[in-house]
Amino acid sequence: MKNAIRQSELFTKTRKEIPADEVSKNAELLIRGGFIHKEMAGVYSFLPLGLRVLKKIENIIREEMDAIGGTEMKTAVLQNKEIWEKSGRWSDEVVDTWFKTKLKSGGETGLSFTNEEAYSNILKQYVNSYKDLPVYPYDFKEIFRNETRSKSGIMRGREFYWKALYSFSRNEKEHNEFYEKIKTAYQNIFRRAGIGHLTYVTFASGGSFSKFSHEFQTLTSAGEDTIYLDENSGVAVNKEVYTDEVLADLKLEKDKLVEKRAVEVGNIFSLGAKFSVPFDLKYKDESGEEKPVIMGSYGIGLGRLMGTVVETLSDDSGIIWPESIAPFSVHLLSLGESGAVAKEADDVFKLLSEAGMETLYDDRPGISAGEKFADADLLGMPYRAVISERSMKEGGVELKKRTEEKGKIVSKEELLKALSGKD
RNA sequence: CGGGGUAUAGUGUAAUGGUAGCACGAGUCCUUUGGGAGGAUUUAGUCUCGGUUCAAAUCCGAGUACCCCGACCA
Repeated sequence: MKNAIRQSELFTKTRKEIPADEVSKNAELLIRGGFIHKEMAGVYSFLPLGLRVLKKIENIIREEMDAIGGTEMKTAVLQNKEIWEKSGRWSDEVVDTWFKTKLKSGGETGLSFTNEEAYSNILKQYVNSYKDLPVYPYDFKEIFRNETRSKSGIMRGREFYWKALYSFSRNEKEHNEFYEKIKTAYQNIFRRAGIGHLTYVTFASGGSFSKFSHEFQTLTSAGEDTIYLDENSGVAVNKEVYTDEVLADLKLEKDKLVEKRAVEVGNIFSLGAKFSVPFDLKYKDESGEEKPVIMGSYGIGLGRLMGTVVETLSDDSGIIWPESIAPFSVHLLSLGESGAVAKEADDVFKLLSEAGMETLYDDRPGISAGEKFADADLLGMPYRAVISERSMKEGGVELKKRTEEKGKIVSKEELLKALSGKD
């Protein structure tokens, strides 16, 4: 991606009006800012600004997955019916969110709604011995679910972009060690994305192979889930497993828990041998004995994470992107029609882009100061740098954080230093 | 999948069954330039199909889309 662009090159525009068919704050602000475009209910295109955010989030997740031994790959979107019949999940009776279609040859195919089958089938080809394990493949991928009710803007769609990692371990002990590692990695991800302080590891239903799964729940009124949070320990329990037995198990006291709305930004699951058995995914251990591979699945919806950041970190004027995932670090505004200002702003833009600063440059002529300020607030870059007759008279550039009321005048050198010294 | 609601210009909104209007946007011109400026002028619309009626954006039916509540959510 280009690190610096002129706003006049950007085809998207901001809007003052809220789309009538969007109620959620995330969709409202993201559409008004020109980050996303709604195609239909639960389906959004990512415009240049929105894509930059998504890529930033993707990179953070990639770094954290790679750091714990993840290996990135890409599974196909079109899925093979026979493979899904092995796990019993091809049938519409079992899974009602499939998007399926006919092949010209007469067969059927479906669009991925999850990846367990694909990974189990692929790994079957390569895993034979204890020497081949453990492995942690993952991918970023478009996922399709024929939801009967999409809602909440980009928080719950029919098509969405996720990261899914699958762990293939030799035994429970090895699995559990990795499970703890990924739990930490997930906390790193949400912290780096700016919502760590609002995100809690939450005990949730574990399905058939373990007592619990763990969800990463971010507190927001826009959330679909209800959790019970112990604010002292930071431990939370999803309403779906909120029973006296579970509370006793987790040593939580009912009267110390607070009920909160939250959105599930990540979920990690122990799968045991649920998929290795139907896919005959096993290995020979040191003594030549065959054993099933122990699996786990670990997902994060990137669009949902982006939507959650908007929901939790915006104010009345617009979005407040954390520096780590902002489309650009700094929004440079040129105010007024003076040729000297325009030239100075061009120089500063050149300076910033050559220094590698991610810069969005509002060089649009004939746009009033008020409108440029309003746009800068809505788009939410962490820093705003203003060049105007006033700033030049006062000796340079007015630099302001998105979160600050007032800026301060700095020289070009100080500007560069302030921006590169950030983080 | 159950329930409720909505559908008018690119966007947001008006219009007792009787001339579809306003604002924003976009185009042209003039003025303006530190918190979504002003004037002039132009542009563009009743979701689809059927019905009732002299006459339908408006009433009726069907379809479709979208929104909300609930269910569902590996």
